[in-house]
Amino acid sequence: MLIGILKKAVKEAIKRWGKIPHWEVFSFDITVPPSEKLGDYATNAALLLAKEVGETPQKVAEELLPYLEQEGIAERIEIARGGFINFFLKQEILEKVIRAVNSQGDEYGFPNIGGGKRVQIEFVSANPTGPLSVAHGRGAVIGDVLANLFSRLGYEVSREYYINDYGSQIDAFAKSIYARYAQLWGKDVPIPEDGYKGDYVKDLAVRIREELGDKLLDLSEENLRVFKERGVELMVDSHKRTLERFGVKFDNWFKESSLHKASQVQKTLEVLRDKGLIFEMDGALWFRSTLFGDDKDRVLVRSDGTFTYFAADLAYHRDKFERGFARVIDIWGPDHYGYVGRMMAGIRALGYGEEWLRILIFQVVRLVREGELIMMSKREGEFVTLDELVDEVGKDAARFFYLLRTLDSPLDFDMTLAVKQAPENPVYYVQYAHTRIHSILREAEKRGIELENVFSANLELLKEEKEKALIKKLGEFPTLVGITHSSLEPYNIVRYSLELAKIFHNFYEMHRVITDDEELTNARLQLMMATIRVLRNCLSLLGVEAPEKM
RNA sequence: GCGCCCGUAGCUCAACCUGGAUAGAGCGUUGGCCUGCGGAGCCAAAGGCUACAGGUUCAAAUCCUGUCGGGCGCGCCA
Repeated sequence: MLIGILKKAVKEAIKRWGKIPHWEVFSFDITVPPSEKLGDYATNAALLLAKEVGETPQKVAEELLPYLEQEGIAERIEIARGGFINFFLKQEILEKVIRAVNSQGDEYGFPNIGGGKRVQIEFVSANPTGPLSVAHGRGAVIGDVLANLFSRLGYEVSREYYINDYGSQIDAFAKSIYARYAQLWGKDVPIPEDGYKGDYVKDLAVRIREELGDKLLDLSEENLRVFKERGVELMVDSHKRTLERFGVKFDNWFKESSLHKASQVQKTLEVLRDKGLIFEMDGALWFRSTLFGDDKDRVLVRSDGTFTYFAADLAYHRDKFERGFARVIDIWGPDHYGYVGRMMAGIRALGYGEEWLRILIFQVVRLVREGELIMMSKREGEFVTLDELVDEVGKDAARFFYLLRTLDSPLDFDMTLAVKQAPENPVYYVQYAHTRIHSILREAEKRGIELENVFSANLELLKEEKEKALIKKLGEFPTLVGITHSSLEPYNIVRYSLELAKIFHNFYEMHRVITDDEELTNARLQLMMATIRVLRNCLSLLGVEAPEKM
């Protein structure tokens, strides 16, 4: 909010300075100076304007200065070496932040920029042939937090999960369950070469035996279909349960098979054929994706007449478009990296415009315990599931830790640290800040202070450096929201919450809130109310609890 | 071989897209801080030729080229 105010002021000053006609579209930065001695905020506007008008930055800054001063937001404005302009904000501007937070409450920082526009976020979308892994967990949190954010910003958000319940891997899955099922009846049926060997397949077989007895013993087409459908259903149910424990709920579970049933894959093929983008080669049907930026053309129909996964995925995205989503975000794991090019080519070919779809790829997750990497091999059936991770570290720590790195960065998930009740554990650090503030408010009420009354306190009394730092940080929350909205990096929220917690703890150690000075106490309580508000807004975006006691 | 990504403090990472001030955090290390709102906390210090070499620029961790080192992709798999 402070940065917004400054941006507006600088823009206004540039306008009245009058040397560039396109002042309205001219863009510059508001930054935090390297040292707080230099100022509260700074702008590089003069450096950039210097280039435009062919003057030195210093000279431009000097010319701009009187106009900036007229804006009346700073008690002091300084021109630094090199042409940076530094602002020392007026106290009354800082006070505005606290008032805004306390009056807007959980709306603070969330303007309605979505205006009800429909956005779909598709994530996790794990194959229904095995339990969710820790990698799926990363995608789950990223998608869920982005969905939270977009929905707070006034978008109508739909969280969608795509179920790959079609194709050869599902057939292998069904046969694997059948093998386990037959084994339960003492038959020696081996699991197929490309089958699934994990113990969970046995559990599925047991479950199906309970439901249907021995009716499925001969491997007919019809019986295999039962294993397929029931197996997928049970698997999807278990995914659903795991995700709910993890705080993630989907609005729509979309089956790939529904596209095939409704001939949507065939229809999509026809759409591309009408555009002249389909050709035949080696007995297969190809999509000329190279015309749209892909590095090679792609097969849509194999020479045996079956559709590729890609063909179905094109139909899926066509379906998303026809459902009327203004914007779609797909969140994929690192193994799909090579898939982005062809998907985007498909989107362009279908004429949806590349702004419409955004594909986010996150990097691998590795688990670390006691400083040692936990090796996981899917083939051996030895891997830690998302369920086990949540069992071990809890929902809050799991969600928070998943967001400790940018999407681009591989994540080493430190399970030992995640459960540690110690200051070096970042999630406890942030939650503890919340608890501490809550404890202060509790203490105030115990002493008979009406918290409703502190809103009329005189905020001019908040003159300490730590108080100012805290207020500035609170004022940056809307900026953070804006940055996350455009960068699609939920990591930013985690980092901000850590910074805010740090500044609060810092303040807490230096100053008491509740003192004999009634006016000062009230002013500081008002600051605490604002801080706890913003902290809660952060944690609610992250889907992490804000405990009152720990 | 072709293509893409990465190389920043002892460790794990930000900042790179959109070039700007003294390259930031956390952990770890060292040294301090509890008679009052929760010490699950705070403060301070040390620690960097941003892999290397060129180039562009008034200005490069950031943009360009090359070298070295690491990872990934290059199926009519999903």
